[in-house]
Amino acid sequence: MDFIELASALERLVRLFRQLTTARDLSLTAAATLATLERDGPRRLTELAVQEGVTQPAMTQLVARLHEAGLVERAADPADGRVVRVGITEAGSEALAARRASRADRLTVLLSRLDDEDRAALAAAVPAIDALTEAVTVHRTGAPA
Amino acid sequence: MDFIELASALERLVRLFRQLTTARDLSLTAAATLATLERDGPRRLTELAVQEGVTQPAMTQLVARLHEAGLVERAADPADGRVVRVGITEAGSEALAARRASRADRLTVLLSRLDDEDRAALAAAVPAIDALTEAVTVHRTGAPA
DNA sequence: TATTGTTATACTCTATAACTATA
DNA sequence: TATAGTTATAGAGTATAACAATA
Repeated sequence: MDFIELASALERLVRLFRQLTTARDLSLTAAATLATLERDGPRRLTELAVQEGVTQPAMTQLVARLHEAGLVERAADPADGRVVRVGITEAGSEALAARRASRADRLTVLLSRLDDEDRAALAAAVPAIDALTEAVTVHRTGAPA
Repeated sequence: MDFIELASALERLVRLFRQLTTARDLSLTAAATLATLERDGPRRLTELAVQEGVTQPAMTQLVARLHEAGLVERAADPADGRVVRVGITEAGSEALAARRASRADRLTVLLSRLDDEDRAALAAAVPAIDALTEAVTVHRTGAPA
């Protein structure tokens, strides 16, 4: 397989996707963090930083912004006074759902310009993309997501 | 097709790809701009801004940074004194090649963790990804890239 | 007047380093 | 001492608004 070809194709895809983002959207990391919290439940701040691949100060600040916006809640850990446990709120789940729907809409517009064969090829690649991103998460965190 | 599934798979891919980027790397827009200049030859600053989907001031500043780094050259247009024509330099092409190779390397490591079926599915999706990004570019610029 | 590009300014997101609080 | 998290500070990259130069 020509990895340079695949790498540039993926890179173009990433740029396209990034341009789907509008100014009011949640940032990529913000959305990914909310998605993690929704899928896996409350997590410590440090765990989130590792999971999302940002530094601890960056996660502190992201969580502060999300908290300010009412999308997450922060709770003390009764067993360890240093620990902050972060959980998604109802409003956070709603924001995530709205973002997903809106991005799916925009993606639908793009996909409508493709022929059936191309659409089928993209759909067929979804499990592989999942496996790829899963492989990285496992590698980084040392445990399945 | 389930567009929300595809949209989230692409979103995870975007985050994965962003994390492939190291601090010294060219930014995504910088790399895309250099790739455009290499593929299509010198272009006006405004054309580049439209092509890459950023504002004109953002492109002015990006080109300034790239120029500072010796990766592009700026030339006046003899026919129109307002116009700046931007071209890639030898050093720019080399930087682009190095980045491609390094990202392909990192991608190769990730792909090595997948099974043959997943790798084949990704390879099969490359033409569809090309078509998708092409469709967007054509739509935005009003002409084939 | 319209177009091309720049400058001024501000905001988001990120990083590293220094710090506080708890274990 | 080590760990969890915060605060301080700086830099990249983006946007909008106001501007200068040329057509």
